[in-house]
Amino acid sequence: MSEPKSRLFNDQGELVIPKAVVGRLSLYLREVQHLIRDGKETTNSTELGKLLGVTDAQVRKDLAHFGQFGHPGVGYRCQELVDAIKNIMGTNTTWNVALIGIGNLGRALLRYKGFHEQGFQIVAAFDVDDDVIGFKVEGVDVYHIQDLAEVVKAQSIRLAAISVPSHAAQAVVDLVVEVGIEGILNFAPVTINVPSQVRVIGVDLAMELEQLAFTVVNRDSKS
Amino acid sequence: MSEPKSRLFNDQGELVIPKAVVGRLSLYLREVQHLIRDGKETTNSTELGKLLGVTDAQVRKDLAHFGQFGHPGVGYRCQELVDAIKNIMGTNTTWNVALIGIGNLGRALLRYKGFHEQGFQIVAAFDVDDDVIGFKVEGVDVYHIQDLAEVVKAQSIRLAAISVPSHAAQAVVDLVVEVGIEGILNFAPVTINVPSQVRVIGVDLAMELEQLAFTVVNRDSKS
DNA sequence: CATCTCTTGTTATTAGTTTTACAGGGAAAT
DNA sequence: ATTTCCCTGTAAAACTAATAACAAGAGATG
Repeated sequence: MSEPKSRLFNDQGELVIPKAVVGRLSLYLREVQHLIRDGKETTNSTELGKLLGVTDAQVRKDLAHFGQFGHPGVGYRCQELVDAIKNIMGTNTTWNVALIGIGNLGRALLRYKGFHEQGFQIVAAFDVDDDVIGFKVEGVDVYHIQDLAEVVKAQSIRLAAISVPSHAAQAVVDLVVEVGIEGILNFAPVTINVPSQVRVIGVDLAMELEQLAFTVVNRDSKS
Repeated sequence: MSEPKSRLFNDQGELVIPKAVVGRLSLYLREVQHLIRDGKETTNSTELGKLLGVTDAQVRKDLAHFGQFGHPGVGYRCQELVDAIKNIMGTNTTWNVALIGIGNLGRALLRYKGFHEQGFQIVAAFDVDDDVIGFKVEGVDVYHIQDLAEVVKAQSIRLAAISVPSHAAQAVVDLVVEVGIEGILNFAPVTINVPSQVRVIGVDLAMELEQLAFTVVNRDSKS
């Protein structure tokens, strides 16, 4: 009388999807959405593999982690795949996002249309500069950061993107954590400290260029 | 009469630094630079480990990949470490970078000061919009993209950051490759195709948010 | 100078990831 | 209905990375 076997949960009821797979999930989603836009109804592991630059076996193994919806002899139905991945990623429903820091990058993020298409909506922006507070930027209200708690609650905001100067980052993060934000996308090029229940992803643009420089300098390396 | 053993090169004379290590190298660099700014002269694997969120053993193993400059009983001298990492990364000298696409994000990138501090300088910008061509944005000349070859050559540009709309990305990439650019930082949320000798790093901001959403939704997962 | 403490570099072990190989399900064709 | 072909899911093998454990180097201390 054992439980039905699941690829998704282990004995402790914890979701078990390898880190490496999660990183590729978004990539699969993006490519399959493009395929749909191009009018394709089904795809297969070989095609997806070529698009992502991984082997076909890798694709099958990755996708098998969250159920069996491949169709032998046919492949994967694109829409089915998109729905499944969105479910796993949690983007089958829209996330409200707060943006903190209306500098160059902050403004660019507000104007960026790509977020909405993937299920994210910047619903409020925050700063400490009186020149922007009270105005709308790209249709989004800009509040003083002291109003964060109130707005976050009223709008059910769970994620925050932080684009403030490095020296202000940790203080802002502390505030953001205090008001109950669950995930932070940090654009400041510093490591920030958060309690363990809060998730952080850092995007450091200079670091990306550095990685690029490395791969160029060591072009024929095995790394 | 065998060659002296090297941690850097294998039998074929290829540089062997594991992918995973390269990804952390930039992180080490960033943290050690912060330590120097805070007036510290030496650090050690335990301290670095805490700053990066990895074990001390991991730090030692990573750094050991590119020589032996740790000092037993003392640790690592910060400046020595920074110089060594910059050498490996290729950022001991400044890289000239071209920016293609002067939209929201492009402008934000032009204004971003962090690149220069890490050894990157955007020396020329390109677009197809007559409203910006011929002007300077943030002190950087904006050229028509048809002048790319000429400017790239004149300014010894080896890297390009691409912040054009998705639908234009591949065409721009083809052009950029044709004029001999060696590395591309792609901000368009599409996979681009390049010949094998050209290196690409993609930055997809919606995808980063997606990854964040996943970690929030599956907060207590093992992945 | 011997000893103690700190901290590295490295080896051995364990864990995680990718690749390879193939059995079998399902559609299409004859 | 049988055969053929395609394509998945998965087990096993190969590879890569992370962790743990420790011998030995270097400064500090008495």
